[in-house]
Amino acid sequence: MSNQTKQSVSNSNKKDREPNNFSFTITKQSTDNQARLGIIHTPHGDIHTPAFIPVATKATIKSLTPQQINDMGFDSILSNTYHLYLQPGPDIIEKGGKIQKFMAWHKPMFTDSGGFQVFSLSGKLCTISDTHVTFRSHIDQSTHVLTPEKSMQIQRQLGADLIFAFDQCLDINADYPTTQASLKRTHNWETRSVLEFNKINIDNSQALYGIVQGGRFTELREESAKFVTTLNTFGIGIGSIFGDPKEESVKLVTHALKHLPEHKPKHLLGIGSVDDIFYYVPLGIDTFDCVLPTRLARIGHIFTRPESGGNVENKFRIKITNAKYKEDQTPLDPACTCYTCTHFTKSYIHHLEKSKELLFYTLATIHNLSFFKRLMDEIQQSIQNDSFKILRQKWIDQTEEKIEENKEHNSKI
RNA sequence: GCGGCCAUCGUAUAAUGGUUAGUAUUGGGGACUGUGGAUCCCUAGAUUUGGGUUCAAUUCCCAGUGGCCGCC
Repeated sequence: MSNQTKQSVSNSNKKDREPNNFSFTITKQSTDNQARLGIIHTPHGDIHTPAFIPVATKATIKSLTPQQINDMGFDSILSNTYHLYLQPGPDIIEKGGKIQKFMAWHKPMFTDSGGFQVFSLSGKLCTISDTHVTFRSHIDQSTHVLTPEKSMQIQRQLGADLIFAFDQCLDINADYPTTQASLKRTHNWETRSVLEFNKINIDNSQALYGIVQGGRFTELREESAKFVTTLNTFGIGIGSIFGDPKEESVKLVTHALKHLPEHKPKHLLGIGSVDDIFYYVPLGIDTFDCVLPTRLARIGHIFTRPESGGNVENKFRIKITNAKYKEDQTPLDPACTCYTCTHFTKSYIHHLEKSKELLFYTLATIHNLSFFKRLMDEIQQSIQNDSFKILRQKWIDQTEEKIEENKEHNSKI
């Protein structure tokens, strides 16, 4: 496959209907695993992969300005169809010049289709049929109907560059019959998504990702991967993967990727943690979106690098609210070069959190996102230098060995 | 000075002549993966002091101390 580098999607299959405005170039393919460097070209600029895509659910990275996100070096962010549909409504955003102009973020953007929110609301505010989803707004209890066509139309109005087909996210623990039925429905929804998308994307201003589902069953993941491939979407997402159990999740993603075309950009929805990224990049995942760094920042979880004590066991993070940091005069992470770490102490940020000062959310979010950006930069660098295994060793394997050593040590005591 | 009312975890409040004094918040920890500044879990923490009645008092009685209100 390494001889297929530099190949772009638009040249790979004449039947593909991807807009000319979009292409994916693989600039470097690792030889000892499936990790690759790539560039997703969009009308709003390029996304260098593997990339972490911060989540801006309601057209904002909570507590940050777009300028701050840009300064950290992020190429792209992801917003959400369901939330923006309910508030402020797609008409408002369309009239505001579409989402990038509306929120003053002028680089590439993704929008999620709303499928995950259906999953989140399932059973409470939402009922699912084969043709549509009926749900009640969590904001004002008003009733709404969402269909694949509607999701495409809303995402069209929002105007993000890269959009997702409408799918059904499923509990990873669902049994086989449930998963099979859900998968059939998702595939139907995705077919309808593609038909509608091709109809309304007349100016090729957007590109579509299909989504592989299939729950925890490898044969269904395979079936889904093969089906989604036939949809000829620009990119492909893998959904309903959760952080744990890790081994099973990795197995499912591996299995899905095995049956997907290598030259398309692959997005792993909703993942991940630090170790997740080290698991999935070498399998060939190009982009990740995850709320962890931003959400955890707001409740005081601060990511820390290996040289500052971060490891698999402590999930690469400290909790700044812990009393032991009350008078700690050192930065959140001494090895970090972000704005927060070069200007403030743990003691100060501990104080900001305890007193619920707004600046706390900003500083913690800047640090956590900077942490993930630098992590992805180092991963890209390592792929370029054929040193990914060494980097992974530093972050993951080494600490796993240390955990084993500690276990042995403790058992001897 | 006189009279009345009050006193329970750090704070705000329940309850009771009897076995483990409840709740909220705060404190100390933990969880969070297509968002959740939310929420959830664990944990710590109190009957103002001295007498009396009683088998048994945080509860009833008396006094002290402290607080609030009213009157002079």
